[in-house]
Amino acid sequence: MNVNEALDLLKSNGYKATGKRKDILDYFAEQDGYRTAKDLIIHLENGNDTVSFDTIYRNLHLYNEMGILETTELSGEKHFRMNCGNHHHHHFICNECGRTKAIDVCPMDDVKKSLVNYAIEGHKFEIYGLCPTCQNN
Amino acid sequence: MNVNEALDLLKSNGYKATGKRKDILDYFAEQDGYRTAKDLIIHLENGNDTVSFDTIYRNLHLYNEMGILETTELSGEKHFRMNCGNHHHHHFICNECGRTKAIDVCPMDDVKKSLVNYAIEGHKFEIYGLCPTCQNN
DNA sequence: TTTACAAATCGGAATCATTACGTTATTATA
DNA sequence: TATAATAACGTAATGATTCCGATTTGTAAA
Repeated sequence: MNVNEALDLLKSNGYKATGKRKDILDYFAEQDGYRTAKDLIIHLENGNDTVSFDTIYRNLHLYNEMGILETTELSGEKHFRMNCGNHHHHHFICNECGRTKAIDVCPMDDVKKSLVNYAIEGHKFEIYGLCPTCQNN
Repeated sequence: MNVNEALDLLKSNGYKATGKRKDILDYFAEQDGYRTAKDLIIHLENGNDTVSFDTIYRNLHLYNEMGILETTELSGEKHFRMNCGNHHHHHFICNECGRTKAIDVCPMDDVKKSLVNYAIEGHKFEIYGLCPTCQNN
């Protein structure tokens, strides 16, 4: 997902393409890992932009619902990143820099066999650690 | 893990077996799913017990570090349950009642092959949905 | 291009889980 | 039972997130 695809998606769903929305998309497009609402706020403030919590959180949630951003919760704080593809996948997440590596292994086929009377609504599979770069710092 | 095992573990590590600690263990022993600090507080208050946040959180963390309680984070809130065994396993977690079912499938052996230069520090694999009981309510 | 209105943003207060802290009480041990 | 260390109390502080009334902005129609 890139910025233009995301903007098109917004418009085709009747949402307005505002300046703030573009700024937020630009930020996540140039990152390649999970970032928090606070990371985003700091970035925008450095660009001499004013930001309201309302605007930040409303749009992060909207983007997540629309599939523009993926989200995960790490130590009590929501983290967001650009959606990196339409195929089902999971992530290695670096504890230091938040950057990710896609993992194509998914154990759900195996698991479903042992949950026959359960209604499965979702699952989470994440691997945490240090990426090659952060191991040398 | 049952209450007596946990109390022995506490004592053998030099921790005191206080009334509050027993109350907290009793609570988790009679539950069979993930519960929050708030769930515990409400339970203790109903028993006409006074509770300090300090006591609750300090002991929840202690129990987690000692392996007496397992923990996971669901929608921004930490959840705890009695440790249900020494073997490595994962959980199906009911979105309605918090009860769990152990899952023995673990995909990490497969995954490690694609993360050769990464330092793996942990992983999380959880399945969410409705248990058989909660589907009928 | 202006107008009009719905949608979005602003600024700040409120909320909720969790942590921190000085004081008081309880536990284990001698 | 006296002692010292550990734990609990009560409450204030913190940090992320949500909420809200007032104001501004984007878009579609005139």
